[in-house]
Amino acid sequence: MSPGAPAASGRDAQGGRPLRADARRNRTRILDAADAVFAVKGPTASTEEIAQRAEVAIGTVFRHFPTKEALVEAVFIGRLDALAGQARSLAGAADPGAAFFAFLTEAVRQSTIKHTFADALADAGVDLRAYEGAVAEAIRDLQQSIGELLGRAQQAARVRVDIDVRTLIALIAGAAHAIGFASQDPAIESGVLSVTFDGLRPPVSP
Amino acid sequence: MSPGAPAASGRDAQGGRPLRADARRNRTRILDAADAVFAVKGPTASTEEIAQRAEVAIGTVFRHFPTKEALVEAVFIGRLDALAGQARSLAGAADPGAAFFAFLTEAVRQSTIKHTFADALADAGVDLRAYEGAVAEAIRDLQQSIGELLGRAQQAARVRVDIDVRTLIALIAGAAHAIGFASQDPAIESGVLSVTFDGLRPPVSP
DNA sequence: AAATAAAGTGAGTCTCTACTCCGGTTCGGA
DNA sequence: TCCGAACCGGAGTAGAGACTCACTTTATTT
Repeated sequence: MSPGAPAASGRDAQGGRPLRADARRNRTRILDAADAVFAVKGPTASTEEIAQRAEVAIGTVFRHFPTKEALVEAVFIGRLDALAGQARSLAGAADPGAAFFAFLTEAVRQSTIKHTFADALADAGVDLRAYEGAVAEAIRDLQQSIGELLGRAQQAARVRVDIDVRTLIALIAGAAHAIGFASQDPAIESGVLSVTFDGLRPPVSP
Repeated sequence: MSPGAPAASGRDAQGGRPLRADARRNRTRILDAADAVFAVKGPTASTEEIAQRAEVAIGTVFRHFPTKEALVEAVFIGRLDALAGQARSLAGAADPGAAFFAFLTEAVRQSTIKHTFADALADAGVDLRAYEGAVAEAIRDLQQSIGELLGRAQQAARVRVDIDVRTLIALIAGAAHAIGFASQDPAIESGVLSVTFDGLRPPVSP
């Protein structure tokens, strides 16, 4: 299971009774398969392909996720959660500046590999009102955990103070997107990261 | 006709005899419609919708562009050309630094509105070998004209010297993409631009 | 082990969209 | 004005993908 893969909850979306063992297993397989396939082909990949990769019949996919949109959403939430977890694990680091830039590097690199995720991430920076329920909660959580990293780095004077979380998320998404197309070219990757990082540093006082 | 809209050539793709008057007119209408529709809905918008907007039957669309891909490509080239033209018109400016950043602002802003274009642009920064014929030529042309702007700004010590055209194009595409999602939020837009611009400036010598 | 409810299966339906085809229309030159 | 070539129209074809459902299989309970 890849690092960013979403975890199966063990209960269905309605929070009803516990799932049967085979159902829980299949739900995980589907989520993992979807995560992998979406990462490469984007959310337009067919449900059939995901079912095949999960070694499950297509009916099973639709039993767990009533629409394709629901499946995409579930994968989306899984990735947001994973990223928020990473941010949180760096929140207590001794050097706020280093923690901040380490997180950025990792976030961009992961989003680069997971093609779709850059788009998903970009959404997270924006209008929260467009979402509701679980997605909105995941976004709020991510914004909060990244906000903490950012705030600490700003207090330590390692990051300019005139940007907020949403701008930062937009920047991450943008850099990931830019690099995504340039895969196989480390020069472009390091160039984009370098420019973005330098732009985030506080201006040198005259 | 919007600024970035592709121009109709007046001749068909093969460069054969001149088109009949009605054919030339319809070709222009189709390209304009496609440009407008793709800008909003991306290249997955249906050919039918484009035909309707152009007030033309769908058969006419396929007479001019044998596949949908060919239509997308034509619009793509039109936008690359428009952008290259803008770069060229700024190439002789007195202040290379101002010209450079003015171009960036305009390029990002346009790509922001034209949703698809950010992706197209990103492609332009990358592997040229993936394209052939007219597209490759348009890409080369754009790289060349942007390269000139960049080179002059670097010589004037207004832009750091350790980035090349392809990295720059990736940055433009990334910024446009980031901002695209955050439309309606000028704070994010100016923040992203500010960070990117500052990151592009040469480091202050110690 | 039998009963029962839950889950899995996959062929089939429905919708959407790229693309075709040929009869009717329009253009432009003689 | 007249004719042939070029062009246009839009119903129709083919294929892909989301989603359904009647039936079979499996997990869990008693």
